[in-house]
Amino acid sequence: MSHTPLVQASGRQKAQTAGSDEKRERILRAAEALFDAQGYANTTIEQIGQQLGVTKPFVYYYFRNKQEIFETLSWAPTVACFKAMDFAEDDKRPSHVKVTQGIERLIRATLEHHPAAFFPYREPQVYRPEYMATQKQLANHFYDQLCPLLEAGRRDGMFDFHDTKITALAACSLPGFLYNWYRPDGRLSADEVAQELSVLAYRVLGLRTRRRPAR
Amino acid sequence: MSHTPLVQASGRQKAQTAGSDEKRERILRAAEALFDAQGYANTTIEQIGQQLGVTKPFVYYYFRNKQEIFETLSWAPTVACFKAMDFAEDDKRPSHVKVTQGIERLIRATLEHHPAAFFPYREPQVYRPEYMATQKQLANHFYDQLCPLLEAGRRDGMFDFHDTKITALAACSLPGFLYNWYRPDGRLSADEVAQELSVLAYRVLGLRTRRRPAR
DNA sequence: GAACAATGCTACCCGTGGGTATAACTTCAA
DNA sequence: TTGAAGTTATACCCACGGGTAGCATTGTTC
Repeated sequence: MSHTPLVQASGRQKAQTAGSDEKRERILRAAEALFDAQGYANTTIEQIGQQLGVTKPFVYYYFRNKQEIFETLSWAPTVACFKAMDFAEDDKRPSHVKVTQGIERLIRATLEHHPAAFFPYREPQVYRPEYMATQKQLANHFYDQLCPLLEAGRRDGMFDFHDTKITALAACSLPGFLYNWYRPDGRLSADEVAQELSVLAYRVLGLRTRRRPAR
Repeated sequence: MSHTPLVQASGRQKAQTAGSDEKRERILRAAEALFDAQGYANTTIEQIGQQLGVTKPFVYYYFRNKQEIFETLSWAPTVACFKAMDFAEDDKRPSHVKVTQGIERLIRATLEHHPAAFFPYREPQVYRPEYMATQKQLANHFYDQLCPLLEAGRRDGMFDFHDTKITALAACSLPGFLYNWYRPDGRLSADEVAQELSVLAYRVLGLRTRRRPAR
Protein backbone atom coordinates (compact mmCIF):
# COMPACT_ATOMS: atom_id res chain seq x y z
CA MET A 1 0.00 0.00 0.00
CA SER A 2 3.05 2.24 0.48
CA HIS A 3 4.07 2.88 -3.11
CA THR A 4 0.69 2.20 -4.65
CA PRO A 5 -1.76 4.58 -3.04
CA LEU A 6 -5.29 3.28 -2.93
CA VAL A 7 -6.66 6.32 -4.63
CA GLN A 8 -4.81 8.74 -6.77
CA ALA A 9 -4.88 12.23 -5.34
CA SER A 10 -5.37 15.01 -7.86
CA GLY A 11 -1.69 15.08 -8.80
CA ARG A 12 0.93 12.43 -9.41
CA GLN A 13 4.47 11.87 -8.18
CA LYS A 14 6.11 13.76 -11.03
CA ALA A 15 5.43 17.42 -11.42
CA GLN A 16 2.73 18.06 -13.98
CA THR A 17 2.20 21.03 -16.20
CA ALA A 18 -1.19 22.57 -16.75
CA GLY A 19 -3.47 20.47 -18.92
CA SER A 20 -2.10 17.24 -17.55
CA ASP A 21 -5.12 16.71 -15.33
CA GLU A 22 -7.35 17.32 -18.29
CA LYS A 23 -5.56 14.66 -20.32
CA ARG A 24 -5.94 12.24 -17.45
CA GLU A 25 -9.61 13.04 -17.43
CA ARG A 26 -9.99 12.45 -21.15
CA ILE A 27 -8.32 9.07 -20.81
CA LEU A 28 -10.69 8.20 -17.99
CA ARG A 29 -13.77 9.15 -19.99
CA ALA A 30 -12.67 7.11 -22.99
CA ALA A 31 -11.83 4.16 -20.78
CA GLU A 32 -15.15 4.39 -18.97
CA ALA A 33 -17.12 4.11 -22.19
CA LEU A 34 -15.05 1.19 -23.43
CA PHE A 35 -15.12 -0.71 -20.16
CA ASP A 36 -18.86 -0.26 -20.06
CA ALA A 37 -19.40 -1.46 -23.61
CA GLN A 38 -16.90 -4.32 -23.73
CA GLY A 39 -15.92 -5.21 -20.23
CA TYR A 40 -12.51 -4.84 -18.62
CA ALA A 41 -10.72 -7.78 -20.18
CA ASN A 42 -11.89 -7.05 -23.71
CA THR A 43 -10.74 -3.48 -23.58
CA THR A 44 -7.13 -2.86 -24.52
CA ILE A 45 -5.03 0.14 -23.61
CA GLU A 46 -4.50 0.60 -27.28
CA GLN A 47 -8.24 1.00 -27.88
CA ILE A 48 -8.37 3.63 -25.19
CA GLY A 49 -5.57 5.46 -26.95
CA GLN A 50 -7.25 5.12 -30.33
CA GLN A 51 -10.34 6.87 -28.98
CA LEU A 52 -8.15 9.87 -28.28
CA GLY A 53 -5.86 9.55 -31.27
CA VAL A 54 -2.83 8.71 -29.17
CA THR A 55 -0.73 5.64 -28.54
CA LYS A 56 -0.37 3.14 -25.77
CA PRO A 57 2.64 4.72 -24.02
CA PHE A 58 0.69 7.96 -23.83
CA VAL A 59 -1.80 6.24 -21.60
CA TYR A 60 0.95 4.60 -19.57
CA TYR A 61 2.48 7.98 -19.03
CA TYR A 62 -0.60 9.05 -17.09
CA PHE A 63 -1.50 5.76 -15.43
CA ARG A 64 0.61 3.02 -13.96
CA ASN A 65 -1.43 0.25 -15.48
CA LYS A 66 -4.85 -0.78 -16.66
CA GLN A 67 -6.07 -1.70 -13.22
CA GLU A 68 -5.32 1.76 -11.91
CA ILE A 69 -7.56 3.26 -14.56
CA PHE A 70 -10.37 0.96 -13.57
CA GLU A 71 -9.99 1.65 -9.88
CA THR A 72 -9.77 5.38 -10.43
CA LEU A 73 -12.97 5.25 -12.46
CA SER A 74 -14.75 3.24 -9.82
CA TRP A 75 -13.77 5.19 -6.77
CA ALA A 76 -15.78 8.41 -6.94
CA PRO A 77 -19.06 6.63 -7.78
CA THR A 78 -18.54 4.17 -4.95
CA VAL A 79 -17.93 6.92 -2.44
CA ALA A 80 -20.87 8.96 -3.68
CA CYS A 81 -23.24 6.02 -3.41
CA PHE A 82 -22.13 4.63 -0.09
CA LYS A 83 -21.99 8.01 1.63
CA ALA A 84 -25.58 8.69 0.67
CA MET A 85 -26.80 7.61 4.09
CA ASP A 86 -24.49 9.95 6.03
CA PHE A 87 -25.99 12.84 7.95
CA ALA A 88 -24.64 15.63 10.08
CA GLU A 89 -24.27 14.74 13.72
CA ASP A 90 -26.67 17.45 14.78
CA ASP A 91 -29.28 16.39 12.26
CA LYS A 92 -32.27 15.70 14.48
CA ARG A 93 -34.87 15.00 11.83
CA PRO A 94 -36.94 11.85 12.28
CA SER A 95 -35.48 8.58 11.05
CA HIS A 96 -37.93 8.06 8.22
CA VAL A 97 -37.02 11.46 6.78
CA LYS A 98 -33.35 10.60 6.82
CA VAL A 99 -33.96 7.21 5.26
CA THR A 100 -36.06 8.54 2.43
CA GLN A 101 -33.61 11.31 1.74
CA GLY A 102 -30.73 8.87 1.86
CA ILE A 103 -32.41 6.50 -0.55
CA GLU A 104 -33.11 9.30 -2.95
CA ARG A 105 -29.50 10.43 -2.70
CA LEU A 106 -28.37 6.90 -3.45
CA ILE A 107 -30.59 6.71 -6.50
CA ARG A 108 -29.45 10.08 -7.80
CA ALA A 109 -25.79 9.32 -7.17
CA THR A 110 -26.15 6.03 -9.00
CA LEU A 111 -27.70 7.72 -12.01
CA GLU A 112 -25.23 10.57 -11.95
CA HIS A 113 -22.24 8.24 -11.95
CA HIS A 114 -23.56 5.99 -14.67
CA PRO A 115 -21.97 3.83 -15.98
CA ALA A 116 -18.89 3.61 -13.77
CA ALA A 117 -21.04 3.21 -10.66
CA PHE A 118 -21.79 -0.33 -11.79
CA PHE A 119 -18.26 -1.48 -12.46
CA PRO A 120 -17.84 -2.97 -8.99
CA TYR A 121 -21.03 -4.97 -9.39
CA ARG A 122 -20.10 -6.33 -12.77
CA GLU A 123 -16.41 -7.02 -12.44
CA PRO A 124 -15.46 -7.19 -8.78
CA GLN A 125 -12.59 -9.52 -9.57
CA VAL A 126 -10.65 -6.78 -11.33
CA TYR A 127 -9.76 -4.81 -8.21
CA ARG A 128 -6.82 -5.34 -5.95
CA PRO A 129 -7.66 -6.93 -2.61
CA GLU A 130 -6.82 -3.70 -0.76
CA TYR A 131 -9.20 -1.76 -2.94
CA MET A 132 -11.92 -4.34 -2.48
CA ALA A 133 -11.48 -4.25 1.29
CA THR A 134 -11.92 -0.50 1.37
CA GLN A 135 -14.93 -0.73 -0.89
CA LYS A 136 -16.46 -3.34 1.34
CA GLN A 137 -15.90 -1.10 4.36
CA LEU A 138 -17.80 1.66 2.62
CA ALA A 139 -20.64 -0.69 1.78
CA ASN A 140 -20.81 -1.90 5.36
CA HIS A 141 -20.75 1.66 6.57
CA PHE A 142 -23.77 2.40 4.38
CA TYR A 143 -25.84 -0.46 5.74
CA ASP A 144 -24.65 0.23 9.28
CA GLN A 145 -26.20 3.67 8.90
CA LEU A 146 -29.32 2.50 7.15
CA CYS A 147 -30.43 -0.45 9.26
CA PRO A 148 -30.66 1.34 12.62
CA LEU A 149 -32.52 4.20 10.95
CA LEU A 150 -34.97 1.72 9.47
CA GLU A 151 -35.61 0.13 12.82
CA ALA A 152 -36.01 3.49 14.52
CA GLY A 153 -38.47 4.48 11.81
CA ARG A 154 -40.37 1.27 12.39
CA ARG A 155 -40.56 1.98 16.12
CA ASP A 156 -41.98 5.39 15.21
CA GLY A 157 -44.64 3.59 13.21
CA MET A 158 -43.45 5.14 9.98
CA PHE A 159 -42.08 1.96 8.44
CA ASP A 160 -43.50 -1.52 8.30
CA PHE A 161 -41.31 -4.47 7.43
CA HIS A 162 -40.20 -7.81 8.77
CA ASP A 163 -36.48 -8.49 8.26
CA THR A 164 -34.37 -5.35 8.43
CA LYS A 165 -31.41 -6.43 6.36
CA ILE A 166 -33.44 -7.99 3.57
CA THR A 167 -35.66 -4.95 3.45
CA ALA A 168 -32.66 -2.64 3.21
CA LEU A 169 -31.13 -4.74 0.47
CA ALA A 170 -34.42 -4.91 -1.39
CA ALA A 171 -34.83 -1.15 -1.36
CA CYS A 172 -31.28 -0.68 -2.58
CA SER A 173 -31.87 -3.23 -5.31
CA LEU A 174 -33.81 -0.63 -7.23
CA PRO A 175 -30.81 1.60 -7.87
CA GLY A 176 -28.52 -1.41 -7.86
CA PHE A 177 -30.31 -3.00 -10.77
CA LEU A 178 -30.41 0.22 -12.78
CA TYR A 179 -27.30 -0.76 -14.67
CA ASN A 180 -29.32 -3.45 -16.29
CA TRP A 181 -31.88 -1.25 -17.95
CA TYR A 182 -31.12 2.44 -17.52
CA ARG A 183 -29.95 4.28 -20.63
CA PRO A 184 -29.25 8.01 -20.45
CA ASP A 185 -31.04 8.47 -23.77
CA GLY A 186 -34.04 6.42 -22.71
CA ARG A 187 -37.72 7.25 -22.55
CA LEU A 188 -37.48 8.98 -19.18
CA SER A 189 -34.93 11.52 -18.04
CA ALA A 190 -32.60 10.70 -15.18
CA ASP A 191 -34.64 12.99 -12.99
CA GLU A 192 -37.90 11.26 -13.83
CA VAL A 193 -36.37 7.87 -13.21
CA ALA A 194 -35.05 9.06 -9.86
CA GLN A 195 -38.49 10.36 -8.96
CA GLU A 196 -40.31 7.16 -9.85
CA LEU A 197 -37.76 4.83 -8.32
CA SER A 198 -37.65 6.74 -5.06
CA VAL A 199 -41.36 6.35 -4.53
CA LEU A 200 -41.19 2.66 -5.35
CA ALA A 201 -38.27 2.17 -2.97
CA TYR A 202 -40.23 3.82 -0.14
CA ARG A 203 -42.96 1.27 -0.65
CA VAL A 204 -40.50 -1.53 -0.03
CA LEU A 205 -39.88 -0.04 3.39
CA GLY A 206 -43.59 0.03 4.14
CA LEU A 207 -43.51 3.80 4.49
CA ARG A 208 -46.81 5.15 5.80
CA THR A 209 -48.05 7.60 3.22
CA ARG A 210 -51.26 8.67 4.91
CA ARG A 211 -52.63 8.84 8.40
CA ARG A 212 -54.41 5.71 9.44
CA PRO A 213 -56.43 5.03 12.55
CA ALA A 214 -54.36 3.34 15.23
CA ARG A 215 -55.64 -0.17 15.68
CA MET B 1 -25.95 -20.50 -36.89
CA SER B 2 -25.80 -23.65 -38.99
CA HIS B 3 -22.81 -25.41 -37.54
CA THR B 4 -22.95 -23.69 -34.16
CA PRO B 5 -26.34 -24.43 -32.68
CA LEU B 6 -27.54 -21.81 -30.26
CA VAL B 7 -28.12 -24.29 -27.56
CA GLN B 8 -26.65 -27.70 -27.20
CA ALA B 9 -29.26 -30.39 -27.15
CA SER B 10 -28.69 -33.16 -24.65
CA GLY B 11 -26.31 -35.02 -26.98
CA ARG B 12 -23.58 -33.94 -29.32
CA GLN B 13 -22.77 -34.62 -32.95
CA LYS B 14 -20.62 -37.65 -32.25
CA ALA B 15 -22.18 -40.65 -30.64
CA GLN B 16 -21.52 -40.74 -26.92
CA THR B 17 -21.23 -43.66 -24.60
CA ALA B 18 -22.92 -43.72 -21.23
CA GLY B 19 -21.35 -41.40 -18.68
CA SER B 20 -20.49 -38.79 -21.27
CA ASP B 21 -23.37 -36.57 -20.26
CA GLU B 22 -22.30 -36.84 -16.68
CA LYS B 23 -18.77 -35.74 -17.56
CA ARG B 24 -20.17 -32.79 -19.46
CA GLU B 25 -22.15 -31.93 -16.38
CA ARG B 26 -19.13 -32.11 -14.11
CA ILE B 27 -17.23 -29.78 -16.39
CA LEU B 28 -20.14 -27.37 -16.33
CA ARG B 29 -20.35 -27.36 -12.55
CA ALA B 30 -16.63 -26.72 -12.17
CA ALA B 31 -16.75 -23.97 -14.76
CA GLU B 32 -19.75 -22.37 -13.12
CA ALA B 33 -17.98 -22.05 -9.79
CA LEU B 34 -14.85 -20.63 -11.40
CA PHE B 35 -16.65 -18.17 -13.64
CA ASP B 36 -18.59 -16.99 -10.64
CA ALA B 37 -15.56 -16.52 -8.46
CA GLN B 38 -13.13 -15.08 -11.02
CA GLY B 39 -15.07 -13.91 -14.00
CA TYR B 40 -14.95 -15.28 -17.51
CA ALA B 41 -11.69 -13.79 -18.70
CA ASN B 42 -9.73 -14.77 -15.61
CA THR B 43 -10.83 -18.36 -15.78
CA THR B 44 -8.73 -20.65 -17.92
CA ILE B 45 -9.76 -23.94 -19.42
CA GLU B 46 -6.83 -25.44 -17.65
CA GLN B 47 -8.20 -24.35 -14.27
CA ILE B 48 -11.49 -25.99 -15.10
CA GLY B 49 -9.63 -29.18 -15.89
CA GLN B 50 -7.57 -28.96 -12.72
CA GLN B 51 -10.75 -28.89 -10.64
CA LEU B 52 -11.60 -32.28 -12.11
CA GLY B 53 -8.08 -33.65 -12.25
CA VAL B 54 -8.01 -33.74 -16.05
CA THR B 55 -6.26 -31.78 -18.75
CA LYS B 56 -7.28 -29.10 -21.21
CA PRO B 57 -8.00 -31.38 -24.20
CA PHE B 58 -10.41 -33.31 -22.02
CA VAL B 59 -12.52 -30.21 -21.71
CA TYR B 60 -12.20 -29.46 -25.42
CA TYR B 61 -13.41 -32.94 -26.18
CA TYR B 62 -16.75 -32.10 -24.60
CA PHE B 63 -17.03 -28.47 -25.59
CA ARG B 64 -16.07 -26.62 -28.71
CA ASN B 65 -14.62 -23.66 -26.86
CA LYS B 66 -14.78 -21.60 -23.72
CA GLN B 67 -17.66 -19.49 -24.96
CA GLU B 68 -19.82 -22.55 -25.51
CA ILE B 69 -19.35 -23.54 -21.88
CA PHE B 70 -20.43 -20.11 -20.75
CA GLU B 71 -23.46 -20.02 -23.01
CA THR B 72 -24.50 -23.51 -22.03
CA LEU B 73 -24.28 -22.54 -18.38
CA SER B 74 -26.34 -19.42 -18.94
CA TRP B 75 -29.11 -20.85 -21.02
CA ALA B 76 -31.21 -22.88 -18.61
CA PRO B 77 -31.28 -20.14 -15.94
CA THR B 78 -32.25 -17.56 -18.51
CA VAL B 79 -35.11 -19.66 -19.82
CA ALA B 80 -36.30 -20.52 -16.33
CA CYS B 81 -36.35 -16.88 -15.26
CA PHE B 82 -37.89 -15.37 -18.34
CA LYS B 83 -40.59 -18.01 -18.65
CA ALA B 84 -41.74 -17.33 -15.12
CA MET B 85 -44.54 -15.09 -16.34
CA ASP B 86 -46.02 -17.67 -18.74
CA PHE B 87 -49.43 -19.14 -17.98
CA ALA B 88 -51.68 -21.67 -19.64
CA GLU B 89 -54.02 -20.19 -22.21
CA ASP B 90 -57.06 -21.36 -20.29
CA ASP B 91 -55.78 -19.92 -17.03
CA LYS B 92 -58.59 -17.56 -16.08
CA ARG B 93 -57.36 -16.47 -12.69
CA PRO B 94 -57.32 -12.74 -11.99
CA SER B 95 -54.34 -10.75 -13.20
CA HIS B 96 -52.99 -9.93 -9.79
CA VAL B 97 -52.85 -13.61 -8.89
CA LYS B 98 -50.89 -14.36 -12.02
CA VAL B 99 -48.51 -11.49 -11.42
CA THR B 100 -47.75 -12.43 -7.85
CA GLN B 101 -47.27 -16.06 -8.77
CA GLY B 102 -45.04 -15.06 -11.69
CA ILE B 103 -42.90 -12.82 -9.52
CA GLU B 104 -42.49 -15.54 -6.96
CA ARG B 105 -41.55 -17.99 -9.70
CA LEU B 106 -38.97 -15.53 -10.97
CA ILE B 107 -37.48 -15.12 -7.53
CA ARG B 108 -37.36 -18.86 -6.94
CA ALA B 109 -35.90 -19.57 -10.36
CA THR B 110 -33.23 -16.96 -9.78
CA LEU B 111 -32.25 -18.48 -6.46
CA GLU B 112 -32.39 -22.00 -7.80
CA HIS B 113 -30.07 -21.21 -10.68
CA HIS B 114 -27.57 -19.32 -8.61
CA PRO B 115 -24.94 -18.36 -9.60
CA ALA B 116 -25.21 -18.95 -13.35
CA ALA B 117 -28.45 -16.99 -13.52
CA PHE B 118 -26.42 -13.81 -13.08
CA PHE B 119 -23.80 -14.41 -15.73
CA PRO B 120 -25.74 -12.49 -18.39
CA TYR B 121 -26.01 -9.49 -16.09
CA ARG B 122 -22.36 -9.44 -15.20
CA GLU B 123 -20.68 -10.31 -18.46
CA PRO B 124 -23.06 -9.71 -21.34
CA GLN B 125 -20.18 -9.04 -23.68
CA VAL B 126 -19.07 -12.67 -23.60
CA TYR B 127 -21.96 -14.06 -25.62
CA ARG B 128 -22.21 -14.30 -29.38
CA PRO B 129 -24.58 -11.78 -30.96
CA GLU B 130 -26.99 -14.56 -31.95
CA TYR B 131 -27.15 -15.76 -28.38
CA MET B 132 -27.67 -12.25 -27.08
CA ALA B 133 -30.47 -11.67 -29.54
CA THR B 134 -32.31 -14.76 -28.41
CA GLN B 135 -31.79 -13.83 -24.80
CA LYS B 136 -33.14 -10.38 -25.44
CA GLN B 137 -36.21 -11.90 -27.09
CA LEU B 138 -36.84 -13.94 -23.99
CA ALA B 139 -36.48 -10.87 -21.78
CA ASN B 140 -38.88 -8.92 -23.96
CA HIS B 141 -41.29 -11.81 -23.87
CA PHE B 142 -41.23 -11.69 -20.09
CA TYR B 143 -42.04 -8.01 -19.87
CA ASP B 144 -44.60 -8.32 -22.66
CA GLN B 145 -46.42 -10.77 -20.44
CA LEU B 146 -45.96 -8.86 -17.23
CA CYS B 147 -46.87 -5.31 -18.23
CA PRO B 148 -50.40 -6.03 -19.55
CA LEU B 149 -51.10 -8.14 -16.47
CA LEU B 150 -49.98 -5.28 -14.26
CA GLU B 151 -52.28 -2.85 -16.01
CA ALA B 152 -55.19 -5.25 -15.89
CA GLY B 153 -54.57 -5.73 -12.20
CA ARG B 154 -54.55 -1.98 -11.74
CA ARG B 155 -57.89 -1.67 -13.52
CA ASP B 156 -59.21 -4.30 -11.13
CA GLY B 157 -58.08 -2.07 -8.28
CA MET B 158 -55.61 -4.66 -7.06
CA PHE B 159 -52.44 -2.77 -7.99
CA ASP B 160 -51.53 0.84 -7.56
CA PHE B 161 -48.64 2.33 -9.49
CA HIS B 162 -47.80 5.11 -11.89
CA ASP B 163 -45.45 4.06 -14.71
CA THR B 164 -45.94 0.46 -15.75
CA LYS B 165 -42.53 -0.30 -17.16
CA ILE B 166 -40.57 1.29 -14.33
CA THR B 167 -42.73 -0.50 -11.81
CA ALA B 168 -42.17 -3.83 -13.53
CA LEU B 169 -38.44 -3.25 -13.67
CA ALA B 170 -38.36 -2.14 -10.06
CA ALA B 171 -40.15 -5.28 -8.89
CA CYS B 172 -37.79 -7.45 -10.90
CA SER B 173 -34.82 -5.58 -9.47
CA LEU B 174 -35.25 -7.50 -6.25
CA PRO B 175 -34.33 -10.86 -7.75
CA GLY B 176 -32.08 -9.17 -10.26
CA PHE B 177 -29.90 -7.70 -7.56
CA LEU B 178 -29.70 -10.93 -5.59
CA TYR B 179 -26.41 -11.82 -7.18
CA ASN B 180 -24.90 -8.97 -5.27
CA TRP B 181 -25.64 -10.21 -1.81
CA TYR B 182 -27.20 -13.69 -1.81
CA ARG B 183 -25.00 -16.49 -0.54
CA PRO B 184 -26.37 -20.02 -0.38
CA ASP B 185 -24.76 -20.45 3.04
CA GLY B 186 -26.06 -17.15 4.35
CA ARG B 187 -28.17 -16.30 7.35
CA LEU B 188 -31.45 -17.17 5.64
CA SER B 189 -32.29 -20.20 3.55
CA ALA B 190 -33.19 -19.81 -0.10
CA ASP B 191 -36.77 -20.47 0.80
CA GLU B 192 -36.85 -17.77 3.44
CA VAL B 193 -35.23 -15.28 1.12
CA ALA B 194 -37.79 -16.11 -1.55
CA GLN B 195 -40.58 -15.62 0.95
CA GLU B 196 -39.35 -12.24 2.17
CA LEU B 197 -38.44 -10.91 -1.25
CA SER B 198 -41.78 -11.90 -2.75
CA VAL B 199 -43.69 -9.89 -0.20
CA LEU B 200 -41.42 -6.90 -0.72
CA ALA B 201 -41.80 -7.13 -4.48
CA TYR B 202 -45.59 -7.13 -4.17
CA ARG B 203 -45.35 -3.85 -2.29
CA VAL B 204 -43.58 -2.28 -5.23
CA LEU B 205 -46.63 -3.06 -7.31
CA GLY B 206 -48.92 -1.43 -4.78
CA LEU B 207 -50.74 -4.70 -4.19
CA ARG B 208 -53.84 -4.24 -2.02
CA THR B 209 -53.37 -6.48 0.98
CA ARG B 210 -56.59 -5.70 2.83
CA ARG B 211 -60.01 -4.53 1.96
CA ARG B 212 -60.35 -0.77 2.10
CA PRO B 213 -63.44 1.35 1.82
CA ALA B 214 -63.99 2.59 -1.72
CA ARG B 215 -63.41 6.30 -1.77
C1' DG C 1 21.78 28.48 -26.88
C1' DA C 2 22.60 24.92 -23.59
C1' DA C 3 20.70 22.08 -20.45
C1' DC C 4 17.04 19.96 -18.49
C1' DA C 5 12.33 18.42 -17.68
C1' DA C 6 8.11 17.07 -19.67
C1' DT C 7 5.84 14.63 -23.16
C1' DG C 8 5.03 11.56 -26.80
C1' DC C 9 6.21 7.92 -30.16
C1' DT C 10 8.48 3.67 -32.41
C1' DA C 11 9.80 -0.64 -31.60
C1' DC C 12 10.07 -4.31 -28.89
C1' DC C 13 9.67 -8.09 -25.17
C1' DC C 14 7.33 -11.87 -23.34
C1' DG C 15 3.89 -14.27 -20.51
C1' DT C 16 -0.46 -16.13 -20.95
C1' DG C 17 -3.89 -18.90 -22.47
C1' DG C 18 -7.13 -20.41 -26.24
C1' DG C 19 -7.02 -23.87 -29.24
C1' DT C 20 -4.99 -28.07 -31.98
C1' DA C 21 -2.20 -32.07 -33.98
C1' DT C 22 -1.32 -36.40 -32.87
C1' DA C 23 -0.59 -40.45 -30.69
C1' DA C 24 -1.82 -43.80 -27.18
C1' DC C 25 -4.95 -46.42 -24.72
C1' DT C 26 -9.47 -48.54 -23.77
C1' DT C 27 -13.58 -50.81 -24.91
C1' DC C 28 -16.58 -53.38 -27.43
C1' DA C 29 -18.30 -55.86 -31.42
C1' DA C 30 -17.63 -59.36 -34.88
C1' DT D 1 -7.72 -60.91 -32.51
C1' DT D 2 -8.50 -57.32 -35.15
C1' DG D 3 -10.36 -52.96 -36.05
C1' DA D 4 -13.26 -49.12 -35.34
C1' DA D 5 -15.06 -45.76 -32.37
C1' DG D 6 -14.57 -43.32 -28.30
C1' DT D 7 -11.60 -41.13 -24.88
C1' DT D 8 -7.57 -39.01 -22.84
C1' DA D 9 -2.97 -37.08 -22.53
C1' DT D 10 1.54 -34.95 -24.31
C1' DA D 11 3.34 -31.53 -26.69
C1' DC D 12 2.86 -27.79 -29.30
C1' DC D 13 1.45 -23.37 -31.97
C1' DC D 14 0.59 -18.61 -32.05
C1' DA D 15 -2.15 -14.35 -31.52
C1' DC D 16 -2.88 -10.99 -28.38
C1' DG D 17 -2.09 -7.52 -25.36
C1' DG D 18 0.11 -5.66 -21.01
C1' DG D 19 3.96 -3.38 -20.15
C1' DT D 20 8.80 -1.24 -21.14
C1' DA D 21 13.24 0.65 -23.22
C1' DG D 22 14.81 4.23 -25.30
C1' DC D 23 14.79 7.84 -28.57
C1' DA D 24 12.82 12.20 -30.49
C1' DT D 25 10.59 16.47 -29.84
C1' DT D 26 8.98 20.35 -27.51
C1' DG D 27 9.08 23.87 -24.26
C1' DT D 28 11.26 26.40 -20.55
C1' DT D 29 14.72 28.57 -17.94
C1' DC D 30 19.03 30.78 -16.97
